[in-house]
Amino acid sequence: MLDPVRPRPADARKRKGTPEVLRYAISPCPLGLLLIAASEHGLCALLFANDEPALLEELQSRFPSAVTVRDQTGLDDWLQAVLAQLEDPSRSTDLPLDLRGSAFQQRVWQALQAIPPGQTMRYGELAANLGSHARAVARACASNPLGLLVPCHRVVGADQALTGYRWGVERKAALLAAESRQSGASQRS
DNA sequence: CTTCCAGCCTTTT
DNA sequence: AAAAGGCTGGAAG
Repeated sequence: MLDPVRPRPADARKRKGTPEVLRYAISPCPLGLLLIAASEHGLCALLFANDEPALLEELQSRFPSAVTVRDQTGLDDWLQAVLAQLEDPSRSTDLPLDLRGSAFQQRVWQALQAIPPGQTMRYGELAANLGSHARAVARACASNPLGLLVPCHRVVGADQALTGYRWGVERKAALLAAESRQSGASQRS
């Protein structure tokens, strides 16, 4: 590829000195388009969207001061792993994650990862476990950069209604449907 | 059923 | 420092 002349951001005034480079890859998936992004430490984003521009926009807005570089081949292994998990939720992916956020957010995200596939938990329940409030948990879920791997889609409203999802309630429903089908439990009410 | 508000965390001005 | 807002929840109108 042409090496794009990457103009030094004039606003490099934040001389924290570490203009971080994020590599990303994009692939179609049953839910539309999927993007994963990785830092040196591991996977730091997994987003859904319908268009590439939308994906990139969200990535950029989540990591405003990061330089994003497409690396389709370098991330192919991880990408395949994620896609495999999408098709078969029982297949747990053990990719290195690079989760950034406040202490509270990390606690919420870890709690989310403890929810087994096909099972749901209420915001209130989760909040009680963390000694916090439902609204705060919802806020943390909303800012979760790693869809699927941090299963914020397994959190539902008090009456188990799919109240909301950053990437669309449709996708939330689809993910849950796939998982419950997988668990073979024909859930009849 | 619709509206309102409380309580908690982040982000932005 | 202050205010607004978010994937809520529960009480009130």
